[in-house]
Amino acid sequence: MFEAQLAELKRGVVDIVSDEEFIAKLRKGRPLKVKVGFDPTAPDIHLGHTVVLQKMRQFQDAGHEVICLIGDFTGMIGDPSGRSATRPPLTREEVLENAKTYQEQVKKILDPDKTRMAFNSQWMDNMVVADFIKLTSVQTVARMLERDDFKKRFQQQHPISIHEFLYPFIQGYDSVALEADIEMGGTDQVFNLLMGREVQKAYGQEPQVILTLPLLEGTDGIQKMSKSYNNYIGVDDDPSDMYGKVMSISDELMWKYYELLSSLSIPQIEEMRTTVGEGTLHPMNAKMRLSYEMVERFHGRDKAQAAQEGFVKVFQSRELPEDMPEVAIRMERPWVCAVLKEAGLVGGTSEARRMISQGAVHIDEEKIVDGEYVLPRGNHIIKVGKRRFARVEIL
RNA sequence: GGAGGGGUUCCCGAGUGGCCAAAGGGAGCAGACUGUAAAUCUGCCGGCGAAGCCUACGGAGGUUCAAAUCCUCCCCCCUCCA
Repeated sequence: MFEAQLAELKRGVVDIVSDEEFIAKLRKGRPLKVKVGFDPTAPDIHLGHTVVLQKMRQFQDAGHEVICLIGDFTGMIGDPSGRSATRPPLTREEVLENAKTYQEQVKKILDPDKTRMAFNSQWMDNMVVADFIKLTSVQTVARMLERDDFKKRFQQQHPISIHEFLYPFIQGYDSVALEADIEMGGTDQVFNLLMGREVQKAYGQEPQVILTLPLLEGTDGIQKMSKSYNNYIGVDDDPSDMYGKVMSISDELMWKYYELLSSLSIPQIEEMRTTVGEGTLHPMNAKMRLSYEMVERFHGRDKAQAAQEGFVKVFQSRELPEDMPEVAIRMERPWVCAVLKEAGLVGGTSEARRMISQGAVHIDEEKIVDGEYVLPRGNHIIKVGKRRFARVEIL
């Protein structure tokens, strides 16, 4: 019984620090506090997050307490580092707003009744400088520079600001404040997670056990899924978007998605992989199954069905989609480029001209080649590229 | 505090007076081929009803017919010394 539960909890986990401690904690027979930190700046949960969320769910189902720690304190300070896209500090209202969004989205995976949200501003707001300095004394500069990204940036002579050094201490202290038994995160978080152990030890607590989970690459197949790389598949993406995005990942990456996201067992996935390898199953069909499963998970069976049908229709039969945005435009002279811009199909008239010259614009199934074309009044179906459609009425 | 190097378009990175909306690569977009896969090929890749004009090479001034390029001051980053 215990063994089976342990195996389930360890499934898909990359690394545990340490195994013995993990087992010892589980044997305590009380609900353990499982902490996972979230960034309050981007309140959009994507499939990458769901890897850890699903693991959290397992802990919940095993009777443990999971805590979503929102790093609102650091979010309110903001990140003034270098020329990298300046992250403006969030106000308390924004943080709360974002947290609410999180809660809504997280519900799709976690048991809402058993999920606790915590905010680190609760203890960080009132920490006095002397205490903070004491906190930072648990670590040395040399140790800090061991962290991979710091090391790299240091070697490449890129700036590292002091506050970036400080954040890990706060994350570590959060574990003290919550008395975390376990903290989970992506493999890129190892350093911060270990810091939690150091800080807890320094504060006389039993160090948390660390579980790291694999990072999921985004739709580009290279960077980890993240809003800032714009390669993410959000759990709130609309069904056909979500379906399409999953379809656009590479065949190779599909297997990782299966392993990390699908509810299929590992042997089932391996079997499918074999049949694809043998040529009995078309990789596209394997991917469609995955896309369907994802949409079904977050939007339900009906939407998944519809998304799949829509996909087949638009991209395989090259037909027009069922529903497309409808726009009414009032214009003196309905010049194509202006219409495209107004309808939100292109960013500007320059882009519109470009699209036309590249043969990407179709109006009422007819390719437009003239950049000066003026549309007649009435209803039109405009298509730009493969996936941008709009039903436009010109008044 | 001193000495030196550097800040270029989404990113990396060339450019040291006009030929620069600025090489090359990456990303992205579009087209062909396909399975919205990969690979490949082609084109586009600041904005503007587009002739031309406007905005852009850290910021502000200046020299010049002409400045990303030269001068002055300022801001920021990095390295070494202290």
